[in-house]
Amino acid sequence: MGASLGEGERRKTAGSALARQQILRPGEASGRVIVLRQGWALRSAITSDGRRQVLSILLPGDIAGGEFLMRDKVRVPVQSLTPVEYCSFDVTYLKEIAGENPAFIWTFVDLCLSSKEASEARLIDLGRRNAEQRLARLILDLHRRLREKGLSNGATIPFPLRQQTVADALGLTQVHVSRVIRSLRQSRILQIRSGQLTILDMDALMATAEFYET
Amino acid sequence: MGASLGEGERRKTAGSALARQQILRPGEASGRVIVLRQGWALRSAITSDGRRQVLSILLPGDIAGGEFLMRDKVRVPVQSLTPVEYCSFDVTYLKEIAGENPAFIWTFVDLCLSSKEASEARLIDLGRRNAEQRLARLILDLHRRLREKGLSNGATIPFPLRQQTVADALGLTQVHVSRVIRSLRQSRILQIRSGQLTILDMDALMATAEFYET
DNA sequence: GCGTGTTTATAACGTAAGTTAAAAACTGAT
DNA sequence: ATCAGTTTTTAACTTACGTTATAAACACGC
Repeated sequence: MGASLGEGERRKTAGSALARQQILRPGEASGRVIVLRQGWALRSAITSDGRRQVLSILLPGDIAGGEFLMRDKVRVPVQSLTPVEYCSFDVTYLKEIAGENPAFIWTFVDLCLSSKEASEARLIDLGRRNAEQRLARLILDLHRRLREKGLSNGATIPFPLRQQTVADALGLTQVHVSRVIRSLRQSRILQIRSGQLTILDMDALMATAEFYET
Repeated sequence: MGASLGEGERRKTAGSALARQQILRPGEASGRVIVLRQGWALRSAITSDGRRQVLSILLPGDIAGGEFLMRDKVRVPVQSLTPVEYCSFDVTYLKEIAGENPAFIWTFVDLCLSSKEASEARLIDLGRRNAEQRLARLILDLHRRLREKGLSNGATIPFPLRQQTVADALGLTQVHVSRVIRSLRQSRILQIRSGQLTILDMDALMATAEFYET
C-alpha cells in the first residue's frame, strides 16, 4: 500500500494476518471498516488489573471497526484468532455511497442494532446464568452462526478457541471452563478434538442452555 | 388517542405513566420510538427461571423502542420506575423525515453505537469486576449522565432505584447489594437517604470503580 | 526423535457472592 | 396515629467459582 496508489484503490483494500495478530489497536485512527472474509477474530477489552473480557467473536462475514462510522478512534482492539483474510473500506468512501443511496445507511442501523442485541444477550448470560449455561449458550450461538454462514452443516463445528479465550468471553477462569467442559464431555453432550467441536446430544445441550428464550 | 385523530396528530404523541407501569411489552408492535422526557425507566429481560437482568436505565432524553427502526416487534420490555412523561414518534414518520434529510439517519447510527458501547461497558463490568466495583461504576455512570443532562450539579443525585433493581442491573442479589452499600456507607464514601444519593468521597469512589479506564 | 513452549487436566483449598430467614425501618392510605 | 405492604438490614450458613500449583498432553521447530 505505497503512496503511489490512487484514490480508487484505497477505497477498498484486502488484507490478511497470521493467527494472534492485532488487527485494530485502540487509539489508532485507521478510518476503515473491516469485513472479515476468512478465519476467526476477537473484539476484547483489557481491564486495569490486566484481565480480559471478550466482547464478541467475529466469524467470516462479520464486521469490525464499525465505530469508525461515527467515531475517529478505535475503541475496541481486534485481534486474529486464526489466520485471517479481510477487506477494509474507507469510511469516507462508505459515506459517499450512502450519500448517493440513502437506503444504504439503514443497513448500518440494522447491523448496529443486531450487534447491540447480541451484546445484550451476553449481558443476560453474564448477569444471570451459571457457568454451564453460559458455555452451552456460547456453543449454540457459534453453531447457529456458522450454520447460517454455511461454514458447518452437521453437529460438528470448527472450534479454534483456547479455554482461556472461552473463559474471557464468559467471565470465568480457564480452570473453571475446563471443569465445565469435562462435565459436558462426561455427560456425552459434546466432544472437543483437534480444533473441532462435536455436539453429541443437541437436546441435552439446549436443555442446559435453556435455549427456548432469548 | 381515539380513531378520529388525524394522521398528523399520530406522528408525534405525548404520554405519561405512573411509577412501575409497563410502557412497552415484548411481542407488541407499537411501531413507535419513545423519548423519555421526565422520570426514570428500565429496559430489562426476564430469564426462563424468573430472574431479571436490567439492560439499561433510561433517564430523561434517552430513547426506548429504537429496535422498531428495523424490527417489527418489541424485543425488550420497558417499564417506568418513577412517574414518567414521554413523547413517541411513529417509525414510518421518522423514516419519511430521513428520506428527505439523509443526514438524519446518521443520528440513529450514532445513537445505536453509543448504546452498544454502553452495553459493552456493562459486559466488562459483569464479566470481570466484583460487586463493589460494579456498584461504584453504576453510580458514577448515573452521576455523569445526570450531570450531562443538567439534572444534578453537585455530589447529590436523585436515586429512585430499589436495591433489587440495582441487583438486577449488576447481576447480584438484593442482599449482597445491601452489604456492598453498607460497606461504602461505613467507609464514608456515599450516603443514600430518601431517594437521594450523595457521594461523600468522590476520589475514593473513583478509586474503587477503577474509573480511569473505560 | 527430542526439547521447548503452550494448552489442558486435576486436585486442594479459599472466598465472594448466593440463600434463607427474621427483624427493623420505611411508605402511603385511612 | 395506626395499619398493611414494601423495602432494607443483618445474621448464619451454603455454594459456585476463583486461586494456586503441578502434572499431563499437545504442538512444532530442529
